[in-house]
Amino acid sequence: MGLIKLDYGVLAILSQSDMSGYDITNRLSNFWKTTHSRVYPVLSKLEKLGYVEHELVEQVNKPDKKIYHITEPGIGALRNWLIKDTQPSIKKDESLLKLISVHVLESDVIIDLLKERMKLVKKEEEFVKKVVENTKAFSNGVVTDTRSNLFNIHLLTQNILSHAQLELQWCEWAVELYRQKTADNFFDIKFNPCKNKEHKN
Amino acid sequence: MGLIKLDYGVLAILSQSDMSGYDITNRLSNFWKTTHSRVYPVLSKLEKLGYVEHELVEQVNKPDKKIYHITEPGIGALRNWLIKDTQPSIKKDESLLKLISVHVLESDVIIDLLKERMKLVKKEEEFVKKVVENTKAFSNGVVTDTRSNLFNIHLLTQNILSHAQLELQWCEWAVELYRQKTADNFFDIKFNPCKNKEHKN
DNA sequence: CAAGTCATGTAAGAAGTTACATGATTCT
DNA sequence: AGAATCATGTAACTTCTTACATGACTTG
Repeated sequence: MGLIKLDYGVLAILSQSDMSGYDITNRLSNFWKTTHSRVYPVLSKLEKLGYVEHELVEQVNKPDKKIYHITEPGIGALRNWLIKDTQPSIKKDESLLKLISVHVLESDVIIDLLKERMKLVKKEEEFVKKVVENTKAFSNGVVTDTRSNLFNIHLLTQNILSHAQLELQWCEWAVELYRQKTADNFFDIKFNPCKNKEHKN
Repeated sequence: MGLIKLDYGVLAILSQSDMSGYDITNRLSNFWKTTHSRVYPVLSKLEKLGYVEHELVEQVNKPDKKIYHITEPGIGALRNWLIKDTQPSIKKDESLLKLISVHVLESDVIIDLLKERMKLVKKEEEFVKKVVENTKAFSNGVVTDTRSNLFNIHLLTQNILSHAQLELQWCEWAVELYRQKTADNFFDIKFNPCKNKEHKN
């Protein structure tokens, strides 16, 4: 029974600090789509393997919780995973899937669709910005310090943020092209976001 | 029994041109992770629903094939899907998941990891460039014509390409930061790929 | 007074992966 | 000679989603 990416994701979060399954789910789901109903069984599995352990913490006015911590064998498993081959990333983006067949719609409906996508991406952008703030609050604002063990989280959020911003620029570019669609024709129009407003023809 | 994204993906490909299940898999998997063992049952399902039909084409020196085409009800289902609410995109990127816990490694090993990622992204970039070429070949080079029904595929590939290029820039930025890690400290260093080499401190 | 937060889990069903199965031809 | 291409499918297994289940407290 080998470990899957989700298992390593849980170990990765626990390598940052000790946490309850509830908190692990909240943190991890900022970077990896998952739910508590998946994380709890994963924790049981990892505990059986000796990679994590927990202490029961009794609380007043709140349900009791289990605070998990990673063990030495857990850190070992994490290290082995980190240095071994990485699988290519998987992106399942319904907006882009839809794009394949938008030719069955009128141009103005396509533009509406792209604007809907922009709203979605803006929400994602806002979400990441909140993650940035939460991470800063959690570590008293020293995230961007290269010595902080949350420095990598800073790199991660910057990555996600910049992709969101690129996506918005792409949407604007696409909207503009569909606007001009009825009027004229363009050849070899490349999306070149980093050479601002200088599109090669 | 409602349709899932993969079902619509198959319909979307068939809205471009009639194709065998084998070809559908090859095309669709450029934009949506799937395999032929998933696509064949999907086609059976879609045929039962009346959204696609097929003709058997006998071949010499090759196995016989079923050429599928989308029906009017199929186009209708596609249209309804296009205009209805879109789910947020899901990205499962093992490299970024690894990043959460890289603090358990030494800086030089982290840099190796980021360089490995760059290789992976470069491969993805090459792959998209091939898709661009194949699409051009398929349509006699008129992809970038706004009137072409492959124009959207052009937009799609430009999207993927630009994300790959952004990813490479991010990797370079991250490598540079880890290189300076042992030497010094930096505060509020933001990844700003579109204002080239002007990182705020 | 309804919804959300904190906190743990189970279970059924849907979706995805990987291997199996076949077989002639073509490329390296 | 072995791998890849074309072409279809099935089956076993793994993973993921969604709903169920509980319950006190807090916020709007």
